[in-house]
Amino acid sequence: MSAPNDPLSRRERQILDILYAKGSATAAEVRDVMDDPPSYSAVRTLLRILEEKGHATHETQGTRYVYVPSVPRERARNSALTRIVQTFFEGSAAQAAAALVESGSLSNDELERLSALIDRARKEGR
Amino acid sequence: MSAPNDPLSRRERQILDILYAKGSATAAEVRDVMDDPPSYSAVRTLLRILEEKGHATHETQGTRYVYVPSVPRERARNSALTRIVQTFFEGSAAQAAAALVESGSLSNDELERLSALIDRARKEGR
DNA sequence: ACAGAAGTGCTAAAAAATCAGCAAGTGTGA
DNA sequence: TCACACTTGCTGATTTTTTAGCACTTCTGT
Repeated sequence: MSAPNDPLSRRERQILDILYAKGSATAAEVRDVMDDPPSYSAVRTLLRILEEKGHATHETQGTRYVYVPSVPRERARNSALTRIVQTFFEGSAAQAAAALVESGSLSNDELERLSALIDRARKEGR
Repeated sequence: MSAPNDPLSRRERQILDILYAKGSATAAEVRDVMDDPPSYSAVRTLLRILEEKGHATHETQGTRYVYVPSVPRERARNSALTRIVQTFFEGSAAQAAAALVESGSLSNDELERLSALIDRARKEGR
């Protein structure tokens, strides 16, 4: 029932990521999304392990288990970002943001909104 | 000698990340940075495996091996970002950038520069 | 009520990852 | 030259991960 940063195995991470991406899912749903899925049993086992380790919980919905990450999305997301910033951007969040902007995948609309956000941040950070 | 997105084991990933963070390193250097390091031998073995799998190369410097990631930093960085964007930001790079900006870790200077970058992107993306 | 579809719990075997140790080579300073 | 420090090559054992299968329960529709 601990929680956070114990190292996950390959499959564990893969499945937990799917859980985060979908918000919540049953074993079958998780399996459907996997690239090279193992048996249904295997997926269930992994989910159970994730639960034991405190990374997920299940709510029962009728008879089936719907799994959901137990660490709030935002927190998980932030630590994922932090990790990337550390390993690839020398600890500079600014560089990371720049890379995203320069990826060219932002629409003009999004760029505009981001700009506004920055202005606000500048005022606050004064 | 393949290369990219085969799944890495826990240790493999940890070590490769260190390699990316430091740019290049010997086995001993890698080990020094590890939180809960295994034996020197173990680290060397992992580095050798990473090399077999095509994720790293070594240059010999005198008698010692200096390991360096074989996939260019920028490419690795981008796919890492893509992954995060997919799993935590519903595929929206804009949201990810926003999260970084709102993390509050950017200096005013950096915010300003980022803003300029956005302006440029907006013009190009016309 | 019954058959079948779909779910879970549990377990053990197979595969992969992880680790440590020893032999041997090479440079370095006394 | 010799001993020492530091390296790599290699190999086998241990531990963890990963997987599948079987037995049992629960729901569903006929």
